[in-house]
Amino acid sequence: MKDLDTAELARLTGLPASTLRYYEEKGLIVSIGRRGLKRLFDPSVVDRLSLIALGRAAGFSLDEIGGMFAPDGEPRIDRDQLTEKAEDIDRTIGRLTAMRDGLRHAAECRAPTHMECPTFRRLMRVAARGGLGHPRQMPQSRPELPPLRGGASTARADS
Amino acid sequence: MKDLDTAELARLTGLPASTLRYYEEKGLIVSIGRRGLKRLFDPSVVDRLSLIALGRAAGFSLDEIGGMFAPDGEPRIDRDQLTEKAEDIDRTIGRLTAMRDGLRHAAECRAPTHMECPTFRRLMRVAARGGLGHPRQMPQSRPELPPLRGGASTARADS
DNA sequence: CTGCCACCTCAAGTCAACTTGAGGTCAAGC
DNA sequence: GCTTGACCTCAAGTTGACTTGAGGTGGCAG
Repeated sequence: MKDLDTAELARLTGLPASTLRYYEEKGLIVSIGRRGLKRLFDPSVVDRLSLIALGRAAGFSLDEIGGMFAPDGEPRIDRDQLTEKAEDIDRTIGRLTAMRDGLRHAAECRAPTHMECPTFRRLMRVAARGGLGHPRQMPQSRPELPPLRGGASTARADS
Repeated sequence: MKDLDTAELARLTGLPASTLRYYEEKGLIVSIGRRGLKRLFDPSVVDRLSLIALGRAAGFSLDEIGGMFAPDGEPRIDRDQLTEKAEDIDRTIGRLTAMRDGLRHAAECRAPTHMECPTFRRLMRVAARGGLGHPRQMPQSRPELPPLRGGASTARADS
């Protein structure tokens, strides 16, 4: 496949060009040259960007993701790191499940005010102790999906 | 119970004094007066702070939480809002579960490199399409729990 | 009465991951 | 050859929830 410029890569991945420039600046992707001012990317960066997206979705920071690539560019993903993250997520799922059930109860509870519902008050108490944590912000409800890439001829990211 | 000043409230709730000031500035809590410079709080703000903590844990923003109190200070929580948030969380749980299972597989997978594991590549593809989303940041792994309040000797609050 | 120091105010800084904007450049089409 | 405009650079802005820091004040122990 032919090398890609920023606009083509943006179209293929759905990422804004500004993000691609930012990722390059951070060293997450590498351009292999220029045509005039325009960056040229090897088609393999599409895969790399998928991997970055996966890392982000798993909750890794960009810096952590950067550490998952060997200097030669090959992904070197520590299996222990994955296991640890899986356990992290598992704990999060537990917290969220408790939260979801508590909210559902509170929504259906017939107590005149929430403050009189024992379940709700128990939930409040746990939250106050930090037992449900809110490290930065819950995920949830993005208003919109990114613009679907792959205009007419459906160029696929998979090789 | 006697009225509380900022330091006492901080000790009771485990929240830093700066956070309490910030919450007051945002209108989330109200001080009922001053003794000299010091704010005085009604003991009921402890409950209110628990409610705020619960809201945060559920993923509501401070502004949203602010909207859950009637002008008279009574919580007026919309049950539909709770249901909606519960569904939000439920969707998040679904995404996280897929993520966790995918990571676990990848951690155990015997393919020589992750890029050769079909499961891993499928996960990558879904992430690249935004199917797993990462609205801001996954929760997960806070380094430490907040200082347990109620301790006799540890009275740390302001800088 | 004096001094201490916990608490105050207000502005600015932090963090992460980007986005935005002003101003510049150059390959390509006419 | 000249215009066009997509892409470039670099600095600064955004968001949310706080924290930090400099400089001020007043209740209370001595």
